[in-house]
Amino acid sequence: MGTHLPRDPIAEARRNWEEHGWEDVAAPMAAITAVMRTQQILLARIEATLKPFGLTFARYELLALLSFSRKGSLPMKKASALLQVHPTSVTNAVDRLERAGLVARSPHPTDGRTTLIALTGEGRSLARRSTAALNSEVFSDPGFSPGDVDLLIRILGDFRRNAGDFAD
Amino acid sequence: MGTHLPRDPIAEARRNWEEHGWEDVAAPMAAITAVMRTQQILLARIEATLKPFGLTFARYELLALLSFSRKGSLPMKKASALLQVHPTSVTNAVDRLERAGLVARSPHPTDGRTTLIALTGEGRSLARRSTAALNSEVFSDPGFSPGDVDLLIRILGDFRRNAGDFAD
DNA sequence: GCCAAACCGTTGGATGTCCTAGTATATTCA
DNA sequence: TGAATATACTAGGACATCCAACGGTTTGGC
Repeated sequence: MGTHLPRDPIAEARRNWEEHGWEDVAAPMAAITAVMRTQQILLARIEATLKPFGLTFARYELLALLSFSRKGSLPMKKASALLQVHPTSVTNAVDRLERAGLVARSPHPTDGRTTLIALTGEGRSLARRSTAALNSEVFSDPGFSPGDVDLLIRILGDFRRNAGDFAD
Repeated sequence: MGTHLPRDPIAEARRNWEEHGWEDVAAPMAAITAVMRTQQILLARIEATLKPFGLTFARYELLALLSFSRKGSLPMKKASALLQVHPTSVTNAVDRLERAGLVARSPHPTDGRTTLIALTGEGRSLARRSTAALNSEVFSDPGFSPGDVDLLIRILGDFRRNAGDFAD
């Protein structure tokens, strides 16, 4: 898949849009398509780094979230909200992490509907080691200049707030 | 899933990183996570717009690519390279599009290994209508200011070039 | 107090992505 | 020319996401 192209396919798409009389939306189309492609590249790097640990990004995110939680455990629903994924995706991730002995489910003490998930000792250890790997192999050299990192955080933060992700 | 949070979960993650002594990679981590989440939001909008046409984004991209090709047909391999996805993903998309009568496969006239894909009349019509829908429902109001759109194109373009997507 | 409505997590199904391996065809080079 | 290598597509499997629907629990209004 590591196909190098002579020219930027997104710039080509933008030209196509302009030639068809859609100049007014050509630039946003290009920006949105670029976000898609960038996500794909970053995800591939992250997954490659996590592979030796037997983790995927989805599972790593859950592990990391749990490792930062005060009480050491979270309701499924809370994890779903914080990770911004569908509840069934959390069920799926927890199933696999539990089978691997990295997290454990337990009933909520007062609410019979709720299931709590908590890290096991092994899960906490793996969270620490895989985070160290991501820090040194991906985040330390993200492919954006420091100035661009700040711009991205600002631009995408505005976008997410506007999309209703959070209030602030 | 449309859960609104009181605070920005990515900003929280950044704080967690900083508290754990990873200040040097906290900002890039936040930027990369923001790209992930932004892609997720944009993809959801696009899929919602395409749903009435019976299309997914993956299939739409292939339809659009074919509609802009000079000869009206492309080898599978070429489509895979231009869309930057794995060849098996193209096979998957073509299978479904072909079953829906939107594209047709044909053997390459001189290279027996190659399969060409071309739009049917119905496929061309659907490409036109679904593009119009995306233009008016998504790209016309992308959630980025015009200035930010230009910044994104520049920043992500640099990133993709650096990642080896294209030469230029 | 009780029943309807809301809520939580899970199951099953559809779709997409990637990887590995297999088959068929082209190309290269000794 | 014939064998080794490279290329193109496809089949099968693992994993992720979402949606729709179901069963159990809690809550709220009468």
